[in-house]
Amino acid sequence: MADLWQVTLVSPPYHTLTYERPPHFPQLVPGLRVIVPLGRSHRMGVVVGPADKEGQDRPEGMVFKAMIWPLETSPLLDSAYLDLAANLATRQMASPGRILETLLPRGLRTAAVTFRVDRHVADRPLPGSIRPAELARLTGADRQALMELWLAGRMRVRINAKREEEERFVSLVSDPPWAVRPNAKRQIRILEHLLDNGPQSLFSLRHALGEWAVETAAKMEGAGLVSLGELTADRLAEVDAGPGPCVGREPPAFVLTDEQRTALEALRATMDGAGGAHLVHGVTGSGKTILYLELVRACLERGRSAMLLAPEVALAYRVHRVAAEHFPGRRILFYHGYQSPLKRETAFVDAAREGEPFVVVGTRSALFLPVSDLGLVVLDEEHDESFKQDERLAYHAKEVAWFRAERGGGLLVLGSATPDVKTFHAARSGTIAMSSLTRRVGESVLPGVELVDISSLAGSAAPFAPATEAAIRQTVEQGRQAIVMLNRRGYAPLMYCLDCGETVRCSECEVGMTYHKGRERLLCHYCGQSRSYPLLCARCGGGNFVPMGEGTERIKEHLEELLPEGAKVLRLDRDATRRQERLEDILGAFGRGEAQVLVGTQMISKGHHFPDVTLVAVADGDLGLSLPDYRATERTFQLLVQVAGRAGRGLEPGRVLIQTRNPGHPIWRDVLSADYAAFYEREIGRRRLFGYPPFTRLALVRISHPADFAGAAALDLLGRVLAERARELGITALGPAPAPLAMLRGRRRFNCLFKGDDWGRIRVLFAHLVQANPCPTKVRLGLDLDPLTTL
DNA sequence: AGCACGCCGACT
DNA sequence: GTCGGCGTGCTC
Repeated sequence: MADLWQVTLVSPPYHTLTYERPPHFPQLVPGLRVIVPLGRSHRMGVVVGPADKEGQDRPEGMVFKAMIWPLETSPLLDSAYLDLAANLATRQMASPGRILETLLPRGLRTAAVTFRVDRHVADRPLPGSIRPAELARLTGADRQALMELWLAGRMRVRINAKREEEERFVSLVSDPPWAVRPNAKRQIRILEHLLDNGPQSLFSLRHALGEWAVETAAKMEGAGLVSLGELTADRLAEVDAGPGPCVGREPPAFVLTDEQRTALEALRATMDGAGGAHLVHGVTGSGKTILYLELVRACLERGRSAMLLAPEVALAYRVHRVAAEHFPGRRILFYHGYQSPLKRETAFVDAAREGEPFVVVGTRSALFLPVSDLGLVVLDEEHDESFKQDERLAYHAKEVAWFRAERGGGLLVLGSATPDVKTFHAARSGTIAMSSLTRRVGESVLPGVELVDISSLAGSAAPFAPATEAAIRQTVEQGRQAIVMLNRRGYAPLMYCLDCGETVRCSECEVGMTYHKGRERLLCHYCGQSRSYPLLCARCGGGNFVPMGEGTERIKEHLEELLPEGAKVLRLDRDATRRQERLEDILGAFGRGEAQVLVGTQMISKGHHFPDVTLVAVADGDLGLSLPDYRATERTFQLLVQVAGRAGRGLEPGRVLIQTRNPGHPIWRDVLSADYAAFYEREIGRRRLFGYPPFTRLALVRISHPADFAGAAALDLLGRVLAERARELGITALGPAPAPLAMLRGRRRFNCLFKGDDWGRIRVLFAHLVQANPCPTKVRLGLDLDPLTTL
């Protein structure tokens, strides 16, 4: 009787297919990765379970192919992990294979491997390295002997040389301008691509730019333009190898405040009970980190692993440092999505193979590490939008963390000074527990916040009111530091032609292009397209452009003129931190007092601790308030309270100035008093009134087609199908209507908004739309559940 | 993802 | 007449 198993293919066609376990194979367990034949080639697949012999809708007498070889001696993934993948697959309406493909690091999902046999043991005439095709041909005693070597750990898996070469990580060596000949088109394309998309593997570079990229990148390494990551000489995917230790020093002494102790008791109680979610609402500087760490300690003492997640790499990095000090000698795994494939692979395997309870510190992608017994997940700054991933696999870290914690009876801690309104509503209505930290630790107090009316500034070139300028100058003269936030990068958001009044627009998106002075380019902030500057006006051919409006680059320039001789200004935004190590450099330099003022976008609002900062100035407090989005007020409130929290964290009290053209707006009362509860009451009332989350489930369907495609008929049809099906399903559906950003990357865009009671019906409605699409090659449909923005 | 089939343009 | 371009289709 054939022993049949279901195997999920982790590359196209992603199907879950039935294969036979050949007699020489070891016993199978779900989660084991195996090589299987498919057509005339081979695939990596994950064994998901035995195929039940009856119930198969297969033609009578169907013959199943046999598996070729296992890729590990004990499974890398456990059944809980397969459940997680299955759950994500249902939510995404995708196959589990496709989900697993995005969760596994590249080296762990390829069938292009070579098996290396330990020759010292192989007394039979076996070759030293064997490819899957040769394994498939082996029979009888040879096959049996080889399987014994495999099971004894005398046969290793190695990724094929060509693939391995492409795993090397390419990163920029220096900021622009670069020393290349202007007509070295390919080199410039690689440099620009790395600048826009960050360090990446040669593999990704080849995919994005073409076959030539590998060769050119290698040449550029020789010229010192890029660096290629280390490639271990004999890099075996030693899937069964154990991890190395991470040793810290003596833990620092600390004393918990009464509030912290009370919160810790409550959290420990949840941990000892059935688990569940718990909101920690603590004002900025109230010592949430130490609370998390003590909670991690409690979790480890109970013999389970813990995860600490921050919204971005720089914050996770800081948490990692503090955690390493707190737990000397304890294994702490640091993980984020911007690591090289090799590092990700190693971390993934380490997490699966770790025997002791351990700690993971990282960003949202760390949630997909195969940690087997997860007792605690902490999402710090839980309101942060970075916890939602929109590209590739769309998910919200909060939902995934909740799924993992719930399945394993673990504790999910959501921490923030300005919680997501939905989270706070859940806490208020008793769905989840809540602890509050209302006071800062130590001597520091919350800063005083003031508004500065700049409505009279309209039309003038000055970005600051006299009061703001004076405050910044005074702070610097007193030897203190100031932070200036403007949530707009670049030099100026518009370039205006003095001769004809035209502004430079992106050809693909029909929006204004932002001038970046340092790069001598105009960039489209929506599609990333760039043009070199100076240029000639497309309409009149003139070359007299004047920059309109401010970005961080221009604010920095302005401040350098304003401040006394010798004062230094640093800039922190996505442009200044394109090269990975730059972010830490800038934060470090400012922390050491090497500059007096730090100018930046919202990046500077996130959790950084600078004791000498006594002034925070917000150049444009209104920015973001007018976005066409039900969360605009919430986002603005959170951002302003968070950035205000950067002031006065040392002994000196802090002061916060917010410039606004609209001092009468109701949001200011709550921001000035940093009164989250008051803000929440107003906001939740508004959402109840207009039927927004958390009182309804909101989804956005994005429809787009190429600008040169006549899509009116298709949209009309989709609109009719939508109206009809929505009525049947009890969903309120609006649209399709032109999106606020009506054109992006050369595509016309339309939005439909769904409001319903459960996600299931919303997915069904979307499925109907997809089915009704009359031209799937031209008209694209995308579903965004609980969208962050409707642009 | 691979690998084959199939149908058009430029070569020994 | 064949070689080879890559569009399309299938894989237990």
